[in-house]
Amino acid sequence: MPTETFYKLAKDKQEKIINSAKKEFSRVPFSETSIKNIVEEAGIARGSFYQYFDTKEDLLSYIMKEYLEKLNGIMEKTIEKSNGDIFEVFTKMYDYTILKCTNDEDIKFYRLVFANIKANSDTIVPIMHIKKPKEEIIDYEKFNTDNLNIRKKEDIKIIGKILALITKTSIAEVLSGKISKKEGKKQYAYKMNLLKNGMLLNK
Amino acid sequence: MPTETFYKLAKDKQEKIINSAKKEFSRVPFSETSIKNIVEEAGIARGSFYQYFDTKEDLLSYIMKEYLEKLNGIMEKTIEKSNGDIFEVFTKMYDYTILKCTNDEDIKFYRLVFANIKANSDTIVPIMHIKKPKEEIIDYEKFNTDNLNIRKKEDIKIIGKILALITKTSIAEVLSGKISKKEGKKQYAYKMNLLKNGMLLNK
DNA sequence: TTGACAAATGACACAGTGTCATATATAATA
DNA sequence: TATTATATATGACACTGTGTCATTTGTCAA
Repeated sequence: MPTETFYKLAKDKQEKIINSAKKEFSRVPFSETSIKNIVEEAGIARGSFYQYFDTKEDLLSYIMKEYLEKLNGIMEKTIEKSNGDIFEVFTKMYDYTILKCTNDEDIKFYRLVFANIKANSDTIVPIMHIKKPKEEIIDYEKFNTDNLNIRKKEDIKIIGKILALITKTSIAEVLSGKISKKEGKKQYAYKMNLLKNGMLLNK
Repeated sequence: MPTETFYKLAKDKQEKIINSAKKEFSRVPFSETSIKNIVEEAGIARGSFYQYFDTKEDLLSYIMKEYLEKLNGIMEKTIEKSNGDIFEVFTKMYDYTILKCTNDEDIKFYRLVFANIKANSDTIVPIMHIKKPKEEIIDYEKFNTDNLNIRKKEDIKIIGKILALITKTSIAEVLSGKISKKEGKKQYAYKMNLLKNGMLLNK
């Protein structure tokens, strides 16, 4: 997270930095981005950057904060409305993210963020580089397990991880431009059907 | 792939380089590894490296080649034996990889390779950084689709991608040491059951 | 033994990193 | 207002790493 100092900065200076960072993060995969480019674009001294953020990861997770909070809100609301239907929750997250990315800039940015997702990151959180102890963004207690094929309570986590994984990759497919939003939505619905009812026929 | 020159090298020199590379790739995530360390460890000049390999990715994929060919062989054999059962194929790949990693060195190496898997890489191939047009390692034509819940022929690819994803992450979980081999196998079997029969009860 | 080709080398010019002593604001105090 | 204290900004510095290329070294055939 940013330092005190960053928050005390004039709003337009903050924005300048954030916008330069977004531009850089939209350019190439995260590992190829550089702080050098960000500070040059923002017109601040190299030393200043380190006065505001510890690392590049720090900056990215600050930029992602709003989106993640939004996702969290959606999750809570959907759990309530759907009586804890885990499939509904992930579908809503999928829809929101795709809907959110309308303009080119958003698409470029989120495409690269999602492209970098590590397959084994636990949550829907698309910030995979962060090495800090990851806060479990998903509270599995809240899901309804009555009609789920689980052996023990813990199994809901396994189901959640699978859903998160499929949801993230499905989003990435659309943002990468490999398939259209429409086709993506169709495929995602089919995948959810597969997961709900199984890949095998005739039970 | 390596250059002609590399193949012409004396076997022990080749091995020296490969072993140094393995050591480096076992040390830290791929993005943090350096050619510098590899050449120093191998005792060759910096310039020589570039005479043998184009990039670090090149070197890694050369090292992975044998493993991938093995996987491919397993796939073909299992398709034949199981009459094209896609679940059998991935289960065998899972088993082989886990079994293969017995000594500490293998675990360290494959742990980091699998840790770097991008969630959206298509194949089981754990080399995700490679930007070359990826050869479809999996030939979906060969799977039996008779008893699968698919709408059209293309859907087998979707099923394959899901299975590949789950298999890769399951392997990564075990290699990372988060769970034991035994527990991992149990969870993997449960996941396959979920995928085959669905996450929902009472159909 | 010479010449021709292949292979090996490391210095070089770059690009990027994080730090730190110093300079410059800003605010607080007398 | 002048002075002091404190917070912020700066860029030079020492590093680490990259890929290239002119030059050197090795090998083998004529």
